[in-house]
Amino acid sequence: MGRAPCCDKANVKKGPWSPEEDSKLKDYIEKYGTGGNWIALPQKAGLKRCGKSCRLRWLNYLRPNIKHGEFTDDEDRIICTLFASIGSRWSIIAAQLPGRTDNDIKNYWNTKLKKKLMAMNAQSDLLNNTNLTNNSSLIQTPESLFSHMQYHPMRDNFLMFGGEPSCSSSDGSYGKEMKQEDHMGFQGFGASLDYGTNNGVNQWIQKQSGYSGECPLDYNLEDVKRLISSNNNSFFIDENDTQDKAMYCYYY
DNA sequence: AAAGGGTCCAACCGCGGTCGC
DNA sequence: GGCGACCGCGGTTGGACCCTT
Repeated sequence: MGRAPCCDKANVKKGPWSPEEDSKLKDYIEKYGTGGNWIALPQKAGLKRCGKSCRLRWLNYLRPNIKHGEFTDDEDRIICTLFASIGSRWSIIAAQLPGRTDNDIKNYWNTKLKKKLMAMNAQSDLLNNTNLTNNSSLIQTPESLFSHMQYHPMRDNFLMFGGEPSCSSSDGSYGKEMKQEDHMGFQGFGASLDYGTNNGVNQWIQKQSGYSGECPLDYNLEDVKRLISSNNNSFFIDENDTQDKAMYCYYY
């Protein structure tokens, strides 16, 4: 049995919001707040909308200090780094970008930023990766502000490389091919990605613990900006180093 | 000018988490 | 502890707009 609907779907308006509806919602919330109950809010505000729809409209469009328009290079860097570090946790990423909403960032990533990074990959000279074998599935990004990221076509995802590599194969050595029981990780900004076996399934696993034991959420915006803007800090290794480490990373 | 395809983004949907009873 | 109601999140969709032919 499914959950009961949060509203009478037959009597709620759907689709784009009109300026009148925006005005009603904005006026009501500015006067009375949300009252901690979005389900009851539309009725009180005189709106024929679902509470969830009101909440979304307020959070993504009407609330004060929402920033619209182009994303800056700084914001790009923050999004890329956090995405590589924590994945599609848009609300957490949005928390580091004042004025941006998770929906905004999600849309921006899906429609622009991801393509931007993939285009960079396409431009990169794959011959630079001659250290990699032909069956490698990792493509390194060119030297750029995103140089610490690599696109993984088979996962349709970006991985970030930096910090100290950790690789513990079953035989205790760095292997050129990963075995089922191998375990391999790259510690990056505040978190790390591990390739290993989880319940018999080979997969990349996001480790909770990160560099120096710190969690990404322990950083405020200024910290993030400072860390990302510095190419020589301890979180990111240099290009040559990255290439060396990439040698050991093969898709199983 | 019109048609078709591509892009973008606001909004919706469904699910997991949380909270109060 | 179980249950229901609500919140918040991430994935997906629909349609408006733009671009190309």
